[in-house]
Amino acid sequence: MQGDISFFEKVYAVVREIPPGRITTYGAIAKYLATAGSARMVGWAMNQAHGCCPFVPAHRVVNRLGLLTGKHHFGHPGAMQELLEAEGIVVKNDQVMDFARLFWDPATELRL
DNA sequence: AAGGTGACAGTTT
DNA sequence: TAAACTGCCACCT
Repeated sequence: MQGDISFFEKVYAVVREIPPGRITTYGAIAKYLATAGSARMVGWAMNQAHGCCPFVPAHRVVNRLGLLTGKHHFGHPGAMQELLEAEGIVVKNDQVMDFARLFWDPATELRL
């Protein structure tokens, strides 16, 4: 929104770096931003993500349980699951299957 | 300027 | 064993 690079922009940047078919958690992003305690902030950043111009693959961000907690914030509930399935991610009962295998940790993958 | 909010995470009862 | 509570930090009104 503002030209200033806020915490949200950092979150968006990391989320946009998530490879297709992969997912990450709020805590992982928060930790990568050196604000592990602000995992809630990451979630809230996603709340504004839908208004961000470059599309933010928020559907690739789930809680550490692999649950699509924020699916209700998408245009239509289920859209998040469809987006994940479109990338080859299996979602069952709002839960990501093989979560640990598809998990993409920016602090590990992106920091190299 | 101050208070309230939030798509979590970790700990405890 | 499962469920509930608190802590947390940055943004918004």
